[in-house]
Amino acid sequence: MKLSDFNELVFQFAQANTTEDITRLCVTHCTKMGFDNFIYALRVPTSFAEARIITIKGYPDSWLTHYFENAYYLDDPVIVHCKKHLIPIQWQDLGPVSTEMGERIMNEATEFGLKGGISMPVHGPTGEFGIFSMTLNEQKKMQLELIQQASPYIHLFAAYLHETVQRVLRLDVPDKKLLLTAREKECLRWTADGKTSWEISQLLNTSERTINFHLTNSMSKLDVNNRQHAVAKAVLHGIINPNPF
Amino acid sequence: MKLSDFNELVFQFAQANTTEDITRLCVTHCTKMGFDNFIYALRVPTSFAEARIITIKGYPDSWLTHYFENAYYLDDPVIVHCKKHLIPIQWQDLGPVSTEMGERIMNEATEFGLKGGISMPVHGPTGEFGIFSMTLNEQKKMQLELIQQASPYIHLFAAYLHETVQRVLRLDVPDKKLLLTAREKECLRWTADGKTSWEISQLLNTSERTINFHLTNSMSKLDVNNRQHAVAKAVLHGIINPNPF
DNA sequence: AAACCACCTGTAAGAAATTACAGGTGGTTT
DNA sequence: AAACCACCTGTAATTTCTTACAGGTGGTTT
Repeated sequence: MKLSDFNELVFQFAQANTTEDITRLCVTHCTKMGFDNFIYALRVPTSFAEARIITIKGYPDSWLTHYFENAYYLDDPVIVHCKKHLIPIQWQDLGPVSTEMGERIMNEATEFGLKGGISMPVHGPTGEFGIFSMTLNEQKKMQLELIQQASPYIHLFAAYLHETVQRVLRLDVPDKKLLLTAREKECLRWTADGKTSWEISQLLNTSERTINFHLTNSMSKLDVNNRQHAVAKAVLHGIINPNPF
Repeated sequence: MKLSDFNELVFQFAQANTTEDITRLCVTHCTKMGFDNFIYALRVPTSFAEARIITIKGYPDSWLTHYFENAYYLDDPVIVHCKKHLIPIQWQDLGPVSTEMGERIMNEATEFGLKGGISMPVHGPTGEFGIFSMTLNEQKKMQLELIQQASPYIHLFAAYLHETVQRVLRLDVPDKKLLLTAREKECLRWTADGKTSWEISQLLNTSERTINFHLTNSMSKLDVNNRQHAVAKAVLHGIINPNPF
């Protein structure tokens, strides 16, 4: 990839202001790279019980329907890889898939016209998890070379795609209701480390009552009923981070 | 960057088996790109009170000492950017830095011989957070072009660097003591969502006693004393994820 | 057959968290 | 001067969690 192509890519994403703009960019670039279909699926956690799923797609609907109806995402070997890594996986490199179900999923994908592809994981700062995949709908000569070539490219493409999705859907705008004071965050951090109110009071040189006061206020601002939920929500929203930075 | 260069990069990182190997690779590639110094700082959270900091560096010790002694990481505008984004920041683009302290840090960096640079954030699946920076120790002609050229490259370099650090330091090997049963994880996930034992018992169609049993076992396996800590530790270790995948 | 494991259940005492009452200080903004 | 905010403190009733006691079932591995 030439520097001018990269600059062009960055520029094009910077211009996009709607999901339609983004989809159009994906189609163009996928086609240019020689791929037939693509999908970007992004999981934005809102709580531990559920997450918002956002998709940008140019993908066979028949396969997607089949995929979600059968909850294939639970065993998909591509997802297994993406959950653990930062680098793309070429489908042919999945090798002997460890689980029976995983094997079946990849075989069925082939039947639905996905004859090969490459998938790139995207991990955001506060638990956002995305996968960008580009696929081929028939066996081609030079298929492996084509996928190989896409490998460095998909790194860059997925990063700017993700940033653009964040911006366009305003996922990066922090909720004003979630503004905690320094003391409240401090108490929450120690709570997340298993400290009791009394223990935190000793650490912060104040009374147990005051710690309960700050934690009660935190729970009220976070709109939760107990400390477990407060800790989980604060982590998901990036309100508390592991020290030191 | 040519495809052959990319393949060479991947190959070289695949060969690295020690931190010395990794450092050597960084030196080589930085020099080739025209930069004078580099540093990779990785935060691996072990709890919310503290994290393990791993560095791979070819950087002025005088600046690092000064930096950490004054806890500059708390206000560093580069860190502020990297905490929120997936794409690199060219130091000259930091623009009018919002805080007085941030301004001061960047000015002092210049005095210590860091006259420009580019930094790439790395976000791992379970809260690992790294920054890879390459810097110049004097004003050069063509400096901006040099940094521009590094932009696509540093994306790829940082990803493979991070994967290699994970492998070499065995950060990717899950702790055997942290293997929870399906039921234990299910209870933990609902706990993280603020449900009480009684509420979870209704959701899972079992007795409150059983929920307490599973949560007690979870806490014992995670080596923690209460539910807040269990939730936080499970999240940091990727033991529980937001549904659906 | 024995050992093991995931899963399940009950009772009870004590510790911690939750909610509600009521109140005060020092600093900044309007 | 008044309003506001972050921070702080006390008492008390109620709920929830934590720990400890003791026990049973069904399926898989050794």
